Amino acid sequence: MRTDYDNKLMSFYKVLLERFGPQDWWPGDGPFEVMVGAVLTQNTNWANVEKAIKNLKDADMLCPEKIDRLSQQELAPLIRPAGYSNIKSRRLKNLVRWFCRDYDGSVDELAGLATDRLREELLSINGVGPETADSIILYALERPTFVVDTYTYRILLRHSCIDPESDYEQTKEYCQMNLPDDVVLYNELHALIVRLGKNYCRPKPRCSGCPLERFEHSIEL
DNA sequence: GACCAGGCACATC
DNA sequence: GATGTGCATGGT
Repeated sequence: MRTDYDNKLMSFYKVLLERFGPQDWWPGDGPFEVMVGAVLTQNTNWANVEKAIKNLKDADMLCPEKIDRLSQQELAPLIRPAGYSNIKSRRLKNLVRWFCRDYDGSVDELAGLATDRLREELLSINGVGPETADSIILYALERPTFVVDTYTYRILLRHSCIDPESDYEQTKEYCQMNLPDDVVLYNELHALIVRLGKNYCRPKPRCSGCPLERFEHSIEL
């Protein structure tokens, strides 16, 4: 069992934790809400997702069986603030259908599944890609799988940790190779990266004051 | 008004 | 297989 993780990614983690403190993710309440949020936040600001989740709660619809019974046409207006409501209502229903039909809408029923198998099943659902699947596995089911998002990719690229042609799986592999296999660490680091990204890692970088500035080298921003 | 957000599937070449 | 495009609301 390795314990000697002393590398750039661990340094990032320490610096970010020092700067921003624990992020206490996932924001929200319970595994099913995490699953819903994971779909709704696709390419979408979290503040908008919260509005959509509030709509679901106010309508007393935030449970697997109820969403499974709603038509896509009924679900779409409830999640409208999160954007792409026609697409996301379909995606959310696909995920919930799988969860209800195959696992009785119960997180406990997923416990017997090996993580690799679980990930395969999630990825087989139309509308669930690698980031959504990994978010569900890490934040809803609390299993150690690293979540790569746009910010992670940008940050690792700008710090020369990965190649520009690295895809999702390769980037994830880089992270997992350089970190201990630890749910709490994966949880916190991904959340910290998002926290950093929101302020300092836009497509057109405005990096002044970035806590990772001193690690910059070799890539022109 | 332009830019951006915690992606993904699908069409087209 | 890689590249481009549609999907949509709301904040800065």
